Amino acid sequence: MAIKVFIVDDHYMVIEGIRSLLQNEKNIEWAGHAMNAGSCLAFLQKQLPDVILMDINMPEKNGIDLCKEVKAKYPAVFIIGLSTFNQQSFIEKMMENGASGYVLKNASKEEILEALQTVVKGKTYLSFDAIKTMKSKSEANLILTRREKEVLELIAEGMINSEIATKLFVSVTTVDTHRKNLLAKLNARNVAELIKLAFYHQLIAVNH
Amino acid sequence: MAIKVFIVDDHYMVIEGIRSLLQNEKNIEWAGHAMNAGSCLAFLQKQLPDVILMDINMPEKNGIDLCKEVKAKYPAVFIIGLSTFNQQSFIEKMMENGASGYVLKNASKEEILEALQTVVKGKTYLSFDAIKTMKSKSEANLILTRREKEVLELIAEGMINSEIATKLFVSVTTVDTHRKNLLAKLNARNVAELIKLAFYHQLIAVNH
DNA sequence: TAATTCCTCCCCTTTTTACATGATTTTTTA
DNA sequence: TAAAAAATCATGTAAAAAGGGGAGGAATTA
Repeated sequence: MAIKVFIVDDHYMVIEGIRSLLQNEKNIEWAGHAMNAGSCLAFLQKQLPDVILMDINMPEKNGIDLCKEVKAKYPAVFIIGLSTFNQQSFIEKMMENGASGYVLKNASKEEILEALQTVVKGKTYLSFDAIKTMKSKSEANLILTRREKEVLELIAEGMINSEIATKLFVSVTTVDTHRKNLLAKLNARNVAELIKLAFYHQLIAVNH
Repeated sequence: MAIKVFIVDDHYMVIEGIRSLLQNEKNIEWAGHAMNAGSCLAFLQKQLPDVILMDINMPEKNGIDLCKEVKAKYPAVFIIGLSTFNQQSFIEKMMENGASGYVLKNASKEEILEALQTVVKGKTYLSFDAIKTMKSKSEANLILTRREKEVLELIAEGMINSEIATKLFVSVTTVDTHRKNLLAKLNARNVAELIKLAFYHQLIAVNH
């Protein structure tokens, strides 16, 4: 039985590239593609593929949120995150939101095929580079807690403590504590350096 | 006479996508591909294509520098910048370094063909979105002065205004003024967002 | 030359952060 | 289950940044 593969990516070339790669594979069936979250959801109402290859960087709704939504509505569908960015935070979030795998866009045909075949069995597939990234980060003494990561991102968004407190439904002093811990953990003198180091350690990304 | 097209991109899927798109075009000849700057330069020593589609975001050497180098060695080759990022600074730098065009990765087959046919005539091709970006004022006023760049970098280093003032031999109020102008120019609410946006606009780099 | 931009400096007020210090409750892990 | 880690909240002070003005001289450009 062929694996029905659907792809969501806002880049036409990537869609075309994957289609071309999988074209002559006999155990792969091309289910179709979408170039944004909306048309992906519309497609799924009519037809369910086995696996969705999902770009995590898209305008409007990003792949991380879309992944969560799709998984909530259609738990049987396996999702593989697709990205240019080999960043721990992205990989983690994608997996947290129910993805079964993560593949970089510079992956070879073999890697993609292996990923597809692995996830339909209910297993997890992380591309070699993704695993390396995950390990290198956990080895480094820079393990931020869930809350710290949340606060860090909101700080980078330009939010002040009171706004973050409101957003997270906690006290301002709590946010202040997280902020202090962030400064200490990253060994930063102030927010400016904190954000710079966060980029350096790939804790936040340039997705605007 | 068919146009010989070569592509440099570190993403296998993009290479495959473009090849697939151009496969059956009779006036297009596939010259080959490279996945990094080094093998691109190696290829060019043996064979010269008419047009190079060049990704601007690559590890090691980026497309902007590679463009300059290739154009210096082989002025006859036309280069089209290829990118996910629709950013004024990128487009500008690419054109300054001798590129003949700029196409976004979500471009259609028709757009790519038009770009190829335009540049071999010696003309310039910018994709619709790229033109729009160049014209938009929001990014246009992102030209920082010499002093502003200096101050921005020192802020990112974690230095406070008084330290920056000492380092630059100016008054603290002067540094403060530059800081205010930076916030205004980048439309940031505070330093945190300023640094994030500085990364986004490639005004500072991750060199620790 | 006139206009514009850049760099420099100053005033003031309010807001926000940074730092110290301590503590309770919940959750995770060994 | 006991220990460790994480998340929560607090009080207080000092430092720094943000935001609002204005203004003069130098350099560059039209």
